[in-house]
Amino acid sequence: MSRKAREAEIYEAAARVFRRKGYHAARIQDVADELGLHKGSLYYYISTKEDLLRGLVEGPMQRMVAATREILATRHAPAQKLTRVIEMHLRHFQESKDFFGIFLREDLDFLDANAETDLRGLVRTYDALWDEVLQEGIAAGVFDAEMEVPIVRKAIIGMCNGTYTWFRADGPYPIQEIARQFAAFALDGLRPRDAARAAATTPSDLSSSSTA
Amino acid sequence: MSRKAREAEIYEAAARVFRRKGYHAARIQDVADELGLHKGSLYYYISTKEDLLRGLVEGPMQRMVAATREILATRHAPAQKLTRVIEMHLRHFQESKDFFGIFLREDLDFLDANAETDLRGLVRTYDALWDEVLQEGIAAGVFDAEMEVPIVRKAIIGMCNGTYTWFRADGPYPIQEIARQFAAFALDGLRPRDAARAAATTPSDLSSSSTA
Amino acid sequence: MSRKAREAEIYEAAARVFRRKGYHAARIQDVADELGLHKGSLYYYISTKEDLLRGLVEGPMQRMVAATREILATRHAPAQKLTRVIEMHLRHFQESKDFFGIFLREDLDFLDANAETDLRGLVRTYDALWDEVLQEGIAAGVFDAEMEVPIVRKAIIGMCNGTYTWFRADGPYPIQEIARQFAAFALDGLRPRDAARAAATTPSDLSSSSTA
Amino acid sequence: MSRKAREAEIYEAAARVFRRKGYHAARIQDVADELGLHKGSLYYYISTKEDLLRGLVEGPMQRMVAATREILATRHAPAQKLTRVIEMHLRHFQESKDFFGIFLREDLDFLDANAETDLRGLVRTYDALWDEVLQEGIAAGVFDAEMEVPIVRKAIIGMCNGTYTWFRADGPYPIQEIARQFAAFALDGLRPRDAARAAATTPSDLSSSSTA
DNA sequence: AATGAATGAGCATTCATTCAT
DNA sequence: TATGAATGAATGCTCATTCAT
Repeated sequence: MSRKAREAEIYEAAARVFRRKGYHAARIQDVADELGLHKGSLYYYISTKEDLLRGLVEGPMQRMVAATREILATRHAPAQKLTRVIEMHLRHFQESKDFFGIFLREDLDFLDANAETDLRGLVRTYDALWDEVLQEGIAAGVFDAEMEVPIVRKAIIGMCNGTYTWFRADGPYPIQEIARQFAAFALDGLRPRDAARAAATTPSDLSSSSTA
Repeated sequence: MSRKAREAEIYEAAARVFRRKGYHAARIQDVADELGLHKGSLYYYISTKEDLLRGLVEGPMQRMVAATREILATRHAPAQKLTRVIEMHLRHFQESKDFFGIFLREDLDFLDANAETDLRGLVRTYDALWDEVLQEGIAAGVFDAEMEVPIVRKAIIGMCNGTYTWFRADGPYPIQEIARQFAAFALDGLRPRDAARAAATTPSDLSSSSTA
Repeated sequence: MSRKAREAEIYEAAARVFRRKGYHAARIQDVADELGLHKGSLYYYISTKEDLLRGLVEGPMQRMVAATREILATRHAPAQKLTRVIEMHLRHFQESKDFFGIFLREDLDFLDANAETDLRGLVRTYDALWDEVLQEGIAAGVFDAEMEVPIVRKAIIGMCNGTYTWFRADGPYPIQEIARQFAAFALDGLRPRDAARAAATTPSDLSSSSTA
Repeated sequence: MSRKAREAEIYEAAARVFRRKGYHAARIQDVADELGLHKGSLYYYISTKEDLLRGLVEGPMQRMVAATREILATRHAPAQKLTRVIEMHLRHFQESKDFFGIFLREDLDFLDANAETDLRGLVRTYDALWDEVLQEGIAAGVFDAEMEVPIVRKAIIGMCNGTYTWFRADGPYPIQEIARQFAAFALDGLRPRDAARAAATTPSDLSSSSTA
């Protein structure tokens, strides 16, 4: 097996193991076992356990940012862009499930400390791109101008990330279906309040009573 | 200081430390430091690090289940029950932020393995109670009968759990306000499709086109 | 046993072990064995193997420099100063035999790299002090003005350091005797060449006063 | 390249590396790097790291012993023999600087343990030859009969070995000049005390009284 | 002859846990 | 109750050595 291929294998195995057990709970031995290698042999390919994690982190996050940029660059309507961004998020999540599983459960900030990684920066960039999508909708008058963009963004992303816990590729719903439901769900919530909600009094009643 | 009080102190300190660093990354020494105690002294109150974690886990989850049961037992309308359950979830989340922080990032299943804990069971119970709320809404004809209850439940809870990442008690929005937004958001999405959505064609258009 | 005392014990044991086997060849286990401790226990007192070495290095070298400074500050004649410096060197060598044994065989420069240690600087200072002694003799016209100070200094010190290989405290000659022989040896070689050694009254005067 | 030549290259590279880093601190990888070879390839020529060291040790020491034997076999006067032996020692030292650098800093006794090497024996032989030179001088009445032969021998050799630390082939003094200075230095110290020092009574008094 | 992948024993270090005081 | 010294198992990592190609 070529060095390249072996290296890829190792990173994939590590991703699985780190996701299952968590980075700190996982042992290098576990990664070696996953591959049927001796743990010492891993160090022919990697330098440290931390670098192994770092190597896992870079790709997926950057690809996601890039994909979001592409969607933003299109001429689609805001609602459609949001739908696509949600879909894109879910898709990347599924495609790099191992990585995002690690990303969500670990505090990866320590990776930025010693090296050239800038995970935190990437996350900030990603958030800013989402905010652009939402702002475009507000500017176009199709999203509620009153909404708090960061909160809404976090709410939607949080909802998407939640799929990590329950979505199974072999389950009854394809990822597109989930994306469609989420998008509809979100878009409903984002409709300008003065317009569409004129008739629908119930929701406001409910929420007001919820503090009672 | 009484044994009881000291014990409580230790568990609180452990909760903070485990949340900050993660259970596996945290050391008993860190917990001792948090308290200004020597690490050996902790063992006068706890038996193992794992039990320390276990002790943290039981209370919050059980209280949450109990609170949900109470809400279910009321005679409120389904939409209102949902609102209250969301609010309750968010409130417990904030009140036991340390615990839920641990709960979300760690794989706590290993706790069930060796002892009388039944975290997994508690979680199943909690999920079932949420499902009841949603079912009541469907039965009453106010929630979309077509919805997949487990998916919707997970989506809403995922959205709530997402607050962990961004909600700050000293931020611009009180927890009630977040809860109200989330509830409105969710209720909008749950309206029976044939009724309330009759006019709203846009969402469906969007989601259908999103696959193109 | 007090922490202080235990710590001292550990450093002494390490000195012995490092001298016997060399720093790199010695294992932390060896140091632990020397003390009847478990190797993990050492880390209750030390931080790393390298720091253990560093701790060994500082004291003796500094004491030697200080002692040389004291001798230089006296009003003794140059020859007598040289005699005393040789004696001092030999005495410190014997008293910190373990340390100097390590010092001579290892390349300790790596210690300066990461930390506040400045072994190389200390050595330079020590050399400079010796050179002062020799220069005073030249200035006073009692040491050969033609000599190359650094070479002579290195030759004498080399000779002294050579005692490491063969001198035994329980051997037939006390350290003072060796020192006296070395001093006489050196002083003979340092007599001004032009003064044509013929009469050579000075040496006897000098060496006799050296015991005063 | 012939096997022989490659082998020689490897031993030379190892000598350089071992001298620079010390045998234990040096890695087989370092030796490979020095040659631009892969470390696995070395094992086509050597059997173990220890044997590599062993191979370095044998030649120089044996040549030195042989050279000393030749000088002893001449009819030169004792003082001249001593001068030549010093010169020879310094010259071999310089010519096999790598080896002697290793020899001086490492405890090479472990090499004798497992194999046919007899380094310790060679050293003993070499010392004995030096002692013969000194004894001849005493017998001829030109060296101080009172001297302790082993001590003097060790002192002179120690002085010579000290050159390792400071002598540079490209420095201001050729090896011969150093040798000449050392020889004069030593011969001065070896003059019979009763004869040449007739006038200088004090030194002898001192050294004699020092044993009292 | 040389490569480079793999091995496996060994080492420094960490850390939960125990226990005498 | 609390301390702090000690334990010992575990872990990340290194490195001499082997071997198929």
